[in-house]
Amino acid sequence: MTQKRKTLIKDIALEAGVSPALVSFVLSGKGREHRVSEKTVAQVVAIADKMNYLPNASAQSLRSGKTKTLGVVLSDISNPFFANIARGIEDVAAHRGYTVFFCSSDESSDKMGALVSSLIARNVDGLVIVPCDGSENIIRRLSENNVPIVLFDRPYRDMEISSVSLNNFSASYHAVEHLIKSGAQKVGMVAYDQNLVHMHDRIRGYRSAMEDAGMKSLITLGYTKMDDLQRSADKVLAKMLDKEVDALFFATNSISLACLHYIKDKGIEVPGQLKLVGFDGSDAFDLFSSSITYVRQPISSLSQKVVEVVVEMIENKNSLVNNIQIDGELIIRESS
Amino acid sequence: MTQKRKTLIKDIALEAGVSPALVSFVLSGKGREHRVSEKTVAQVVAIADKMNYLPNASAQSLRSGKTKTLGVVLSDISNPFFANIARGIEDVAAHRGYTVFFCSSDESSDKMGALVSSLIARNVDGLVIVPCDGSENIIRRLSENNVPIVLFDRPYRDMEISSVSLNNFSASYHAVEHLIKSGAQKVGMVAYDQNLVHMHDRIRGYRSAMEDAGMKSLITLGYTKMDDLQRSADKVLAKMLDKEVDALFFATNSISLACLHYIKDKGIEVPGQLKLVGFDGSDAFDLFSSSITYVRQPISSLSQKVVEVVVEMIENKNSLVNNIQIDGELIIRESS
DNA sequence: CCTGCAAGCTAAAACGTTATAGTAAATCTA
DNA sequence: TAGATTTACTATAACGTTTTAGCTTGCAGG
Repeated sequence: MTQKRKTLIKDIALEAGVSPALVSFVLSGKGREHRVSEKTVAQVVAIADKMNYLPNASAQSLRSGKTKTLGVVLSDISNPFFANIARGIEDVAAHRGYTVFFCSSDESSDKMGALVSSLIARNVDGLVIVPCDGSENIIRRLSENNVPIVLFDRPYRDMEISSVSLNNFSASYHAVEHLIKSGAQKVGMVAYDQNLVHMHDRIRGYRSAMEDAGMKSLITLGYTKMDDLQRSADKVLAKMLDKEVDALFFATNSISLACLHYIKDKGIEVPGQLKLVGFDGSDAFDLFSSSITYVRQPISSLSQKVVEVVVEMIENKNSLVNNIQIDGELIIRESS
Repeated sequence: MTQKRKTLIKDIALEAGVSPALVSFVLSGKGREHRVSEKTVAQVVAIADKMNYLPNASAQSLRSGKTKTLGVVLSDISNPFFANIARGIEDVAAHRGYTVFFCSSDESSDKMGALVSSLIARNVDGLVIVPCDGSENIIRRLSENNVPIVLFDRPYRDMEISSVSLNNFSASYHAVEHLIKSGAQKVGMVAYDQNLVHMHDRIRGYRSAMEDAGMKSLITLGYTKMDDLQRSADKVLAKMLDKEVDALFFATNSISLACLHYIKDKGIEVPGQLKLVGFDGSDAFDLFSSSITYVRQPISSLSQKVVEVVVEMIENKNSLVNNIQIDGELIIRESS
């Protein structure tokens, strides 16, 4: 079995008795525009089909400057939330004719810098980025160089850059409000100590709901670093429980899981002793002894939007800054 | 702010007062090979650095025929197992200098065909594919065209194609053996009705363990289609329980979750009334009322291996067929 | 019977690299 | 000191497209 050579445009041209240029016109759908006759169009298409022509993307993009490719930098694609988002982005992008490179920054701006360079070298047409602590400069530079870019999950307030994210303030507000309405007297929150807008907003939402409820004061606020999550969960929670909170609001999925482990271990009764609300859905939330109430992020609208915005920037050179916030949905279940 | 033009090789050449070819030699690390003097190498590298040179990947791959890119077709990247594998592959590939396109076939061979075409058109250097029902021809054709390709998770027995997968037979055997040793009298299994080797092997492992234990017979075997999982779980499980099984072995993560929902709803006591063993870890397994015993697939060895094998094929034109099986690990916990 | 214009095509340069073949000067060999 | 070899580099053709400009015809209008 000899290696079959790939079909090139000039092979088709030869077979059809026309010039390569003509074939290129036809196959890129510009037959009309270049007034190629109906007959020739049909013939060329038929031959291309018969010969299993697949255009060489490297050549196309070298010449045209477009790759029909997106770069998406998430914090970690193995995180269920981002895995679902990735899936959504993949589908919407494919529908628009784009293929996507996914990569994970691990919340490190150094790593993000390297990833972005590699994506740029690969000539991606646009970028979707989940910013992390310290990534401001990378993102500013990209934006200044007119690379189409959309921030996801975490907007930057003080930069003129498009973004798609949850309305974190309101989601958080409603979650806490719900806890209070269900009778909680002392609501605590567990959050990350991150300098990122989305986290600030979730915390603001909590604070605001507490104030509005006329609750004596902000009860307590447990911060913890990404790293030693599991270990610190113990301490943070122990402190909370000492203060006799009767409800907890978790700022993220990973925090929720860490804390649920502790709660399960200690045999704390939910919602009897402690009411709970988490962020993002998860199978674990469903199967916990009392299913967990949570803020659902609408995965498909989020991914739909983020692709739409970046593709718009790419294809229509639309540089209007577009900050889209999408509302979360509180899924109320047994834990609250 | 004017748009800064990207630095090209010829810009560097001009600045350094040498030819573009020389610059290319140096920057692709072939300075030695082409006996460029130390001094010149240093100078060129310095200038490239100063000018923030990033090679244009399209041009490179058009000329060289290599893209330093892998295509990975999973069944669904939002599935936690595959999300974790994706993460592993991403890291190992990056370490080897490759960037990867991830996509999801949804277990549809039509979709897989389209994805593969798009990846081939993008000139990926190699492919990692999770086969699905009906994908034999696609894969055979690729292999015949000498595209470096490695099957993941599910080998094809009757094709001469490299693969990396769990040793499903033995993992399954040990899981069931464990249930029996823990005192189970009637062990059932819930599996998918799929014509794929990995599923067959898991079932074979179950059968074999039952036989070897001298259990009267194969107790029962519930099949279910991927689609109506949640609905059919009810029926399958009801039937199982009618037959008074006192232990269940779940063939996959998704099956486990569907069944756990039912078990939780019905208030069946685990492991009192029913012992359980699942496949793949998951947060949900940890947080279920009794933590679930499961077969752990060693994510990092699996992803390490699969990238190694495909890169080996790419870089050393090594066409030896390499069927790697990696042992699972039974993580014993409360449910059994 | 020339002029202008539309229709339908082609020629050829360009995109930014890499790789092959080669050249000129310096050094070695004998 | 003539030839051989080595050192350090250069010229140029490719890679497979897209795109710009232009080239033939045929035909209508005057």
